[in-house]
This record gives sequence, structure tokens and C-alpha cells, in this order.
Amino acid sequence: MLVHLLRRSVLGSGILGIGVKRRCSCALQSVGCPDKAQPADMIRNRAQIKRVLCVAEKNDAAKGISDIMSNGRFRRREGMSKFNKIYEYEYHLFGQNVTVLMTSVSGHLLGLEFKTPFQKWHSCSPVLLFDAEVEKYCPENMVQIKRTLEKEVKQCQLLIIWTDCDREGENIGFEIIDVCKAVKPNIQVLRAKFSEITPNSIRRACDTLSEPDSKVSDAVDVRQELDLRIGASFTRFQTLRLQKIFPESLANQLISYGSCQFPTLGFVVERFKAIQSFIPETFYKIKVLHEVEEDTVEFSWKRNRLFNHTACLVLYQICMEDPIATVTSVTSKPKSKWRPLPLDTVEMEKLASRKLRISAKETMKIAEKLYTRGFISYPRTETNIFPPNLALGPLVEEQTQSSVWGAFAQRVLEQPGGPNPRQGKKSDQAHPPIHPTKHSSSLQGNEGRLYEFIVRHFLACVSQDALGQETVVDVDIAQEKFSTSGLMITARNYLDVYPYDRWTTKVFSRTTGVKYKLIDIERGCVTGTDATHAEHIETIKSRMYVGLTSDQRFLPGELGMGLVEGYNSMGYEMSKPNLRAELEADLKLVSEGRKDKWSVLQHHIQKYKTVFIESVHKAKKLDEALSPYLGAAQEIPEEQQQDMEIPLPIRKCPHCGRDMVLKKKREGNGKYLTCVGYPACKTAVWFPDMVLEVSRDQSICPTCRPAPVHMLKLKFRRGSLPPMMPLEFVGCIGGCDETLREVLDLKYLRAGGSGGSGGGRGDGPHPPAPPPPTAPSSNARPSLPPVPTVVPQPQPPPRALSVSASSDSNTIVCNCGQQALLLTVRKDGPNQGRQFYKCNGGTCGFFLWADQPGQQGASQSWGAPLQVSQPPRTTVNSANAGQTMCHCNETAVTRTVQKDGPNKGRMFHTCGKSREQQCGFFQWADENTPPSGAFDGGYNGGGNGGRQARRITGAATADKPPAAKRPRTCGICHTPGHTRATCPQR
DNA sequence: GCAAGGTC
Repeated sequence: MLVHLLRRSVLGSGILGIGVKRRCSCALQSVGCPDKAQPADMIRNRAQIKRVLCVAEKNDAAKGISDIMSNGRFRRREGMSKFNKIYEYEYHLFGQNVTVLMTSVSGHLLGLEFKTPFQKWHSCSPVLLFDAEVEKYCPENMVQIKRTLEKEVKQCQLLIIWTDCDREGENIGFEIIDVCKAVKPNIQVLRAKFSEITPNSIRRACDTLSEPDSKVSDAVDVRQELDLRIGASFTRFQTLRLQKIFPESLANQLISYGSCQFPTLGFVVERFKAIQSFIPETFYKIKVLHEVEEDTVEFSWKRNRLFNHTACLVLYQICMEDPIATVTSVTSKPKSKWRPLPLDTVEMEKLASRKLRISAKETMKIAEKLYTRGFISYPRTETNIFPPNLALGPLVEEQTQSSVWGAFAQRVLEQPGGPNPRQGKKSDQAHPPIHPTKHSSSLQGNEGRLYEFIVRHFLACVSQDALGQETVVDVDIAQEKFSTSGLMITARNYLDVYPYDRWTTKVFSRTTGVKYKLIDIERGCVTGTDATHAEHIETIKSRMYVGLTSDQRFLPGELGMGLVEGYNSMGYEMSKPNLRAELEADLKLVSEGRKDKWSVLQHHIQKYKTVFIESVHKAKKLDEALSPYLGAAQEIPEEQQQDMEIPLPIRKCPHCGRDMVLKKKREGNGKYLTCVGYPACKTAVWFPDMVLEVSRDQSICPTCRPAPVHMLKLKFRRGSLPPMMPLEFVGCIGGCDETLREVLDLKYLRAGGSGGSGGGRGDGPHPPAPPPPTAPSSNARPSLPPVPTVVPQPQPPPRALSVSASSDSNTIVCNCGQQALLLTVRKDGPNQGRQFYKCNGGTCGFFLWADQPGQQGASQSWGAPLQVSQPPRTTVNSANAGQTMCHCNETAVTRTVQKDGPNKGRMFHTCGKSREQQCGFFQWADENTPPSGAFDGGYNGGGNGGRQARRITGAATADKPPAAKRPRTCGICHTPGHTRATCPQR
């Protein structure tokens, strides 16, 4: 116990790493308050905690952590998975002894997949993969690990997550939690936070246990789902299509697409093309050499180089006429070479590749291993600033043991101010820069080389810059200027431990007034890189994707080039990292709790779906881009082309909110309307046999919700409809059209209904069972947010079908030339229930009584636009039908004009609020104008809401259809029938 | 047969 308390007091003295949330402010003097170091309210019944299950991300880490926590005195036993052992030992936690079971997973325990049948490549059009349901499942090779957890957690009262402290680690943590909670729902859960597997760090993690962060895990869920949907949809689409188009080259080739791999390919192609398109150009320069005994000093020309040979030759000859150089100046100034910045992951990969010739992948593999064995800190970090509370002294001291760089480490400790790191500008606020955590002299091979590099880099970074003195000599020959510089290193400092940087002394004697030897014109060539060499291009001709040249440079293959060019030609920046970068930025916001998981997911799904649909439409561009490499493109037969077409949404499914699309029946030529959520959602419309053809129309129903509900072009069998009805027309199946509703038996609109009559899916008739509730199924995290179901239509549907403008002479067309909308007067008054036509868009003011088509005369209805300004909005929904609503969308009050004048005693509707808050709505109670009814259903054609509604024309009265001439209106409320002097608003 | 990210 004493040891424990002492340790705690040491830990409290300011060596907390970043990323470790310090929950107890009194930790600094907390010898007397061990309990407070844990958040008191986080643990229930701590006295009852006897057995604790700890789970690390991999076996190595579990072993390393156990070794530290048990001082090497753990018992090891087998779990169900032979790669993941169980380490058992006693530990002192929350002021009591507990038994710890430490085991591990092997990375992600669960994977994400489409539900059946969508895993099958030919199960659906790839675009549907943006909506298809997904679920988490435990892959075959993880089942044993899962069983171990399920078995062991049953005897435990607390679960501590010891996965790596990064995003993926947090998500893996939640996978472990989900599995454990499924068998033991009341298990308590804590999270250990650490950046190194070293005694200090592990003990600190035990003392600062916190709650797992679901926000960070959420960000990974979003990434996973997007990667799956994007990867699968694009891969299937381009593989299936290109295999058909280039059967000879690609018949058996999988052409994968991923949101990370494709921008990478794009980068390789871009670099390659830049190098290829580089045109080498010959240049010329004058070179001056000065020979002093054995040494030769080269002077560089101030003009650097000329691309014109004659010009250079002229200058050269002038110089040659009097080749005596005059020294014009000799300057000397101190110069320093900076020590390296603290090491982050990318820098480590770059330097390891450049200096050690170890690939990035190999570097990370080794670093990972060094980390789990406690030699270095967590190697995945974006930070290049050492946090001020990280004690560098002990880390440097550790290295003094080395026979190779120990003396240098000692020098660092003795230098004034001790270790003094250069500070970068990046911090991920989670992990410190990569640094050695303990000394080793036994590491071999690349492991040893990388470890040495990390140590040397660390020591260099905390030591001092190299210092030197630079001397610059300027000379003049026939007015042409040349110069050279020399360097004297005065203090090597960090260079002594860091052989990866070169900075060498360059000496020359300073002599003035001597004759310099002027030599020849040198001819040179501005060069590209070696990759231009023809033989490399030759070698990759046979390759299909990205290859590696003999000098380790990337070369894109023909397929890779074609794909990048093809997608580029579509105008999307798909081969650039932008799309992915945008996603990464949003993921960061999700992990910080600043953006909502579902909205980010939906936004990006929608964005990529749009790109996908466009790509399919422009797929020919892919063929064109590939055919220079792969030969002529094969034509795809028309019926197969139709299969590839993307079904565009007709409307949202009234039951689950996903898209409903027209699909071809498996048998016969007909189509049916189905929810893309099938089989989870079985909403569908099977058109009766009398419907010969059905297709999507561009027009959108103005009344049906949720918008947009696309109209359908329908063609009926002769004799199947009443004689006055046309056989072809554009109609709405959203519910507003009662006739169509009856004719097509649109049962799907009824809540709980599923599918229509007749037909039956190719894969068996589906039962008329009610569809499942919105999105969530067995998946704990549903793939779609709840979507509002269709609201009841705000008005009774018109009696007749809307008639297509082109189909026959019965068409009623408004002044915009569009088919007019048939509506019914609903206001109390003599015209209640009467039908009339109005402009569909609400813009031209067209009006016509349905029962008196001839009365108003063609000249008015079909001729010049009627001067009817926007009427007031009245009833907005069925709940308050018949009531007049003001602009605040509240029931208007009815008042009587009190003032003397022509309207005295007349009733009017106005906003019921106080004078200051009034919205300005006004309407005469005795004016039951049809146009106002025409804008029922919240259809506020003007778009700018209330203000216009004050403009009521006197012509639009109940028994008089609107006149073409605008009547005089009041200057205050713009209402006709009275003047400014008699305005009730005054 | 698809992704990307863990891990072996």
C-alpha cells in the first residue's frame, strides 16, 4: 500500500502525458486522497469489484501491459483463440486487491457488411448499395476471440478497455463493450489511456481511468459505412461494366475502387504525367575554376544559366579577352544548421525511407513492434511538439547507458538548460512525438536500425543546432559576376549524433587579385527524373495497375491511367484527395461531438451517390479513356444497357423514408414501383395489367409530400378507362389524384399496407405483412435516421385526372404554358366545393372555373395573363380547414370596421396579435375569393411569404371571376375596396 | 469477387 501511495505521489508531480485527462485536480498533492484520483461517481459498488477483465488490441500489448502491472508475476493460460492468451494476476485498484484477467482481440472484432441479398454482386443495381441495409457481424477468424470475451466477462464486475488510444482503438473498444454487454448487461466499463507501454505510463493509465468516448467511436462507424458503400458500389459498377467492354483485357480482372486508393492512384498518375510531359531543354553556362595547389574552387555565375547558345558564347568570348578576376567582396557571417523537429509518424516514414531505405509500411510494422515491447512511444502521432509536462531528462538519461551515443546523451544532460527540444507546430492533442522510452543495445536488423534512428533523432532534437561561419567571395571578370562560398563548421553539436544530415566544411584560400582560370562553356540539360527512361515505360506496358520501377519509383499501369483519366474527364475531382479530405474533416468534428453522426453520414452518402449516378451516366468517358490502352471498346447490347441504368427515385417510401424506384419485373416487360429498402421494407406498387407502360416524368407533384413526388407517364390499354379519359397521360401516384388511386388500387399509401395487387416479385410473392418500422433492424446502429412518414394530404383530391398537355384537346393550360392544377374552393361561401383551375407554379395568376370552361372565354383563360396578384394564404391543413390563417400561421380573428366610411360595419379577418406584433394580414370576411382557395395547401406561390398577401384584388370575388384590370387599392394595406383614409389598419 | 482499418 505504501508503495502504491508513493507511486501515486510521484505520478502526481507533473509528468502526466497529454491526452490523459486529469480528472482530479488534487492529484498533485494527493498522497492522502487515493480515492479522489478516480472520478468518484464513475464506479458503482467498488467494494464488490473482485475480478476485472482487461482487453488490449493485440496479444503483444496484453502481455507487455501485464508484465508491468504484475511485475512479471502473471499466470498465463489459453483462451479460445490460440493467438490471444489470458494473463492473470493480482493488482491494487481503487484501494483494494482485485484479480485482473488481461486478454486481447486482434484488431477489429466486428466487420460491416451488407445484409442479404445485397452481398451478392448481381443482387441489385450498384446504386442501391448507397441505401441498402448494413450490419455488423463477427468474421469467422474472430469468433473464438469473441467467445473468450463472452466466457471470461461473466465472472467479472468491471471491464477495462486497453486498446490503442486512437480512433480505431476507441471503436474496437466499443466492439468489445457491445460483445461483453450482450452477455453481461450490468458490467461496468472504464477506459485506460496511455501512449507508451512503460511502467510509468501504464500505472498512470490505471490511476486515471475514464469513460470510453463514444463520439470518437462514432466517427469510425461513419468512416466504415461510407468506405463500404462507396467501395462496393463503384467497384461493382466499374468491374461489371469494364469486363463487358474490354472482355479481352479485363474478363477476369477485379477493378477495385476505394476512397483512399483512388486518390493515391491519381497522385501517382499525376506525378507520372508531369514527369512525362516535361520537355528537357539545353542550357549553357560559364564556369570559373580557381586552382590552389591540390584544391579546385568552383565559382558559380550570377546569371546562373542561359538557354541561348549564341548569347552565352558572346559573353564567354568577352570574358576570355581579359580573363583576370577581380575580387569585389569577401563577406563572412555566422550560419547555423537547425537540429531536427520532434518526430511525428509521417516524418518518421519519410526519413526511414530516405535515410534507412525502409518502406513506410515496413517502418510502421517495426515501430508498432517496438512500441508494444516498450522501446518507443506510440508511433502513430501527428504531434511534433513535446508537451511541457513531459519530462525529457529521464528519457535522455536512459540513453546514457549506450556505448555508442551514451556520451552524447550525457552532453545533452549537461548542456545549459538541459534537453531543449525544437518545437514544431502540429499537435493531435492525443499523443506526444515519437521518442524512445527505454534503452536497448540488443535490437537487430532493421528493428535495430529504426530504433537507433528514433533515438538519434530524439537526442538530436533536444540538443543544439550546428554552428558555422560562411564566407562568400564575389569576383568580377569583364563585368560578368561570379561567386563562391566556403563554410567553416565551428560547433557540430547535434550533427555528432545525427549522421543522417550532412553539413561539410568547404575550404578555399582567399587570394585577391590573382588570375583565375576561365574555362569552357558548360553545356547542360534541365532534366526530369529517371522515370522518363524508356525502358521503365517498356517494362510496365504489360502491367495493368501501378508498378514499381527498378529504382523504387511508382509507375501507373494502363488500367490505372485510364481510370484516372476517365474519371477526370467526367469533371469530378475523384482522383484528388479533396472528397476524402472533406470527409476526414467531418469525422474530426464528429469525434469532437461538434457534428452529428447521422447527418454527416447522410451528407456524405448523398454526395457520393450523386457522384456515382453522374459517373454511371458518363460511363462512356471511362471507355474512351481506357480504349487507347486496352483496345477498342465493345458495344453493350441495349437490353444489358438498360440493366445498368440507374433507377431514379420517384418518391420517398411512405413507410420507411427510403427512395422508391421503378424496376423491371423479372418476367415480362412491365415495371413495378418498389422501395429500395427491400427486403427490409416491402412497400411496392404492382401496376394492374391495363397499365401498358409506366415511366418517370420530370414533373413533380405540387401537392404531395414529402416532396419531390415525381409524376408518372402512364399508358393504358384501350378500353380500360372511361371513354372521356385519354389513354396516355402524366399522373401522380402520391395520393392527390383520387381517380388514379382507385384505378391503380394504391394500397401502399395506407399505413401498414404493403405492395399492391397482382404481379408478385420474381423472387416470390411477398406477403402483405406490414412493413417493418423505420430503418433500425437487428443493427444496433441503424443505417438511416428516422424519416417522417407522408403527412395526410392537405386538401381533398381533385375529381379528374390531370391531363397531359400533349395528349389531347381537353388539356387546360395556364398562361405559363403548363398544365393547370385542378383545385376546389373550400372556404365558406357560395362557391364552397366548386372546382377551378389555377396556374401550377402559382406564378402567372391563371384562373378558370372547372364547370364553366367556356364562360370566361378563351381570350382570358388561354390568352393574356390575368392580373391577379397573390391572394392571402388561408387554410393550411386539414386540422383548421375552413378557418382563415394569418401570416403567423395562426387562426385570424374577425373584426368589424368601426370607422365611419363606406366599409363601416363590414367584417374583416386580421392577425390576432397586439398591434406591435401583428403580421399585417388583412382580408375582408365577405370576400370568398376562389384564387385564395386556389393557393390552399400552404402553396404560397410568391415564395416571399406574407407581405404580398396583402395585395388582394377586388376582382377576385366570389361571384365574379377575376378581371384583367387591376383595381385601385388602399395605399396602406394595398387592399381594394377602400382608400388610405378609410383603411381599417390605420 | 467490393473498402479501409485494425491485426497475424
